[in-house]
Amino acid sequence: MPLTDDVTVRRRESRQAAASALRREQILDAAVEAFSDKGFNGTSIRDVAARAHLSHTGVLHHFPDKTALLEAVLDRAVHRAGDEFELDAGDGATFMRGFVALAARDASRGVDAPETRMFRMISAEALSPTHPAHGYMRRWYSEVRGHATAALKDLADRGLLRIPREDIPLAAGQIAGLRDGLDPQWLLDPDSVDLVAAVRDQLRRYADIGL
Amino acid sequence: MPLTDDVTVRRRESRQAAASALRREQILDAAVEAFSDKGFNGTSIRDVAARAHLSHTGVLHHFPDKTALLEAVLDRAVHRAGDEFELDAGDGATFMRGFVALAARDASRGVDAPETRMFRMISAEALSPTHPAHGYMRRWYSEVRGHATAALKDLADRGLLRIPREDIPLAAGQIAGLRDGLDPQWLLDPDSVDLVAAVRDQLRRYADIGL
DNA sequence: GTCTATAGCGAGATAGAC
DNA sequence: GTCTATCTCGCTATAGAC
Repeated sequence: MPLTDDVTVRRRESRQAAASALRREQILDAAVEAFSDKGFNGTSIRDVAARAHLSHTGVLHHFPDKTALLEAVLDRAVHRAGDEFELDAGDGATFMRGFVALAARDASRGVDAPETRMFRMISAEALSPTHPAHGYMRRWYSEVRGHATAALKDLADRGLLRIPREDIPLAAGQIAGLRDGLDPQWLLDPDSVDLVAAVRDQLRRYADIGL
Repeated sequence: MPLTDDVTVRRRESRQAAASALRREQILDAAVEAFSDKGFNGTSIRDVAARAHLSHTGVLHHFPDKTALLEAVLDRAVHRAGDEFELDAGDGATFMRGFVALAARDASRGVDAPETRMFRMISAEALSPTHPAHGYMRRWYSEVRGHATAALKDLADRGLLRIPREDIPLAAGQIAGLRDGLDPQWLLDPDSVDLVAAVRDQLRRYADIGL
């Protein structure tokens, strides 16, 4: 009889894998916090490590380098939002309501929640072609415009669009930039802008649905 | 008779002062370029120095530290824009036309002009309360909202406002964020968004003036 | 899986020569 | 006004012990 049978080994391995996954999540949480404060350029691996209560080499054990950490952070954020709000259904009313719900979620979290700030920081830094998230952000904006375009076309087909059909590309860009425009003001001075009201008001101008 | 009389001294001093002012401008140009590429956090004084063709201590001779350099860059940019476009006249139509003209200037400069990118970078970084431009940006957004509010009220008084008067604060925030929303998309992919058309289209929805 | 130690580099800023 | 030299610090990343 062996000292450790197969079942025991497998149990231990899965327990370790779970612990490792948890650690990864903790590191990602810490990274979001750090990125939200100083951006990607301004954040050091050591800073992330300190927030996650381990050494910087501990972080590098889970993520090979700083760029991999950034990619994991962005992937997690986008997948979470995609799961929570159906912005890609193609249904116009669902898109509009999802967009408002997204703003409402952020507003209820408050200005100190790191996710919103992080996204603002990274998306600005990523304008530089040399930034590791440059391609990511290009794709992301294009995707959002695509979803908005599909939603507006769907509304046009149902006779609910308040703007000329040929203005749909223009409107898609405006919608894709709505959060970018309002978030900075809201983050700097929450009382200066009613995030949800401003988003809803703008979307109402495009579509004749009870928002 | 002295070796150097007063007039000679004064001439030399003013020549040196002019040369020094020119050098400062060159350094500021280099700084705008560098900040537009890597932001404030990601830019080193040595990088700015290399672009201006002098050593990093040469830069520090003209600006005591990195923060002073940032402040000088922002001051120059804001004063230049203020001189060129009358957004603070209080006259609604002038504000609206100036806002479109500003977008048109940026569009005509193209995506490779550093000014627009720089402003996007810095304004995002400055969301962090510890960023040296944090207070600056807070004031700036507040100022833009103030100008927009005054403009919209003026239009309301003239019977040219297309939205309810009580929605003016909402609209002021939307207008102040208009460029923030559109610039990133335009910078990442110039063909994806018609900057001027999108700005004009949005402003037309607020005011019944021939834009 | 996490650590200490260290390599190797680049940063901001100062001192002092010319 | 610009330079070289230097101080001091913090960074990314690797090697190797436990």
